[in-house]
Amino acid sequence: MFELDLRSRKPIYEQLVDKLKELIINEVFKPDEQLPSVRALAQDLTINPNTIQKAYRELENQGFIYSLKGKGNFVSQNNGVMDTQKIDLVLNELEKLIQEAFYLGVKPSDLIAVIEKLKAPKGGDEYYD
Amino acid sequence: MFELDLRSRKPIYEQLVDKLKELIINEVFKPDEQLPSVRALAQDLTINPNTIQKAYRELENQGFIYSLKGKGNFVSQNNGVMDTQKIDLVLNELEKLIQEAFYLGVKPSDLIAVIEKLKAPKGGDEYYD
DNA sequence: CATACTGTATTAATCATATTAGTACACTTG
DNA sequence: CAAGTGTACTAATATGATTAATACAGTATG
Repeated sequence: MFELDLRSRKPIYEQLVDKLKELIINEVFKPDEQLPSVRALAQDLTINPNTIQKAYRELENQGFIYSLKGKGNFVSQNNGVMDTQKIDLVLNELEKLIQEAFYLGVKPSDLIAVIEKLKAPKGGDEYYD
Repeated sequence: MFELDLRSRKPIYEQLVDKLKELIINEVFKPDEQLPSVRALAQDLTINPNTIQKAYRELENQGFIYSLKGKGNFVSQNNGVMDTQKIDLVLNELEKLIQEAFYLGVKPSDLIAVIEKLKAPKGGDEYYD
């Protein structure tokens, strides 16, 4: 399904959270789609089921998935409600990175180009190549 | 000088790296300015000198500071040379955050506004381009 | 109802890392 | 020389991540 860096200083469960979040945001996993079971994914990635569960729990806390006992873990609906608290956190991180980019010599127009490139993937499958 | 969250899951030395990097980028610490000595900062923050040194070494590896034995640690000149490898890393992180922002309902125009806001240097007597 | 899936919880052991503590050495400055 | 600086090293401790094993509860299906 994807790769993990077991040697990384970044904990496995955090890598899992990041990757799964990315897949959800990019709608590789669609709303209400079932994620791999804790045990199945653990076997697939050759890591402990507890580590998978820890990642799933974190994703649930962050609102990206919901879980039903006995059924499985599923991708949350993106309900359109603005979570201002979370937005503030993301914008704060964003500001730091933008400043660092400026420091490295990236120009504002370059960043705006990035934004344009990633703008709202509303339509169907959009993979240019 | 600044505050650390000793309870945070984020290591102290990483918090230090982030904060110092921020101060350097925003030119609170100017090029060739001397940073607090390892021992002085350790005493100031009530943490171990080794932890400070670890942060300083990391900042040196990232090119933000340079150190002279017996003299001290100093802010690097921003030499204007494009470190494309580092830029790619930052842009990659940036893309993830931008996508997450979109997912949370932030509009492209909002992000562009953030860029415009940060475009101007903090120092004061600088000029725009 | 039995079986086999699912999520969840708990405990313990192990491993890796961060942090502290103490000491030592080399260099610079006055 | 004395007092400041960075740097290196070892050891002990603390914290967190990961694994392991087990158990329990809910769901689906034949």
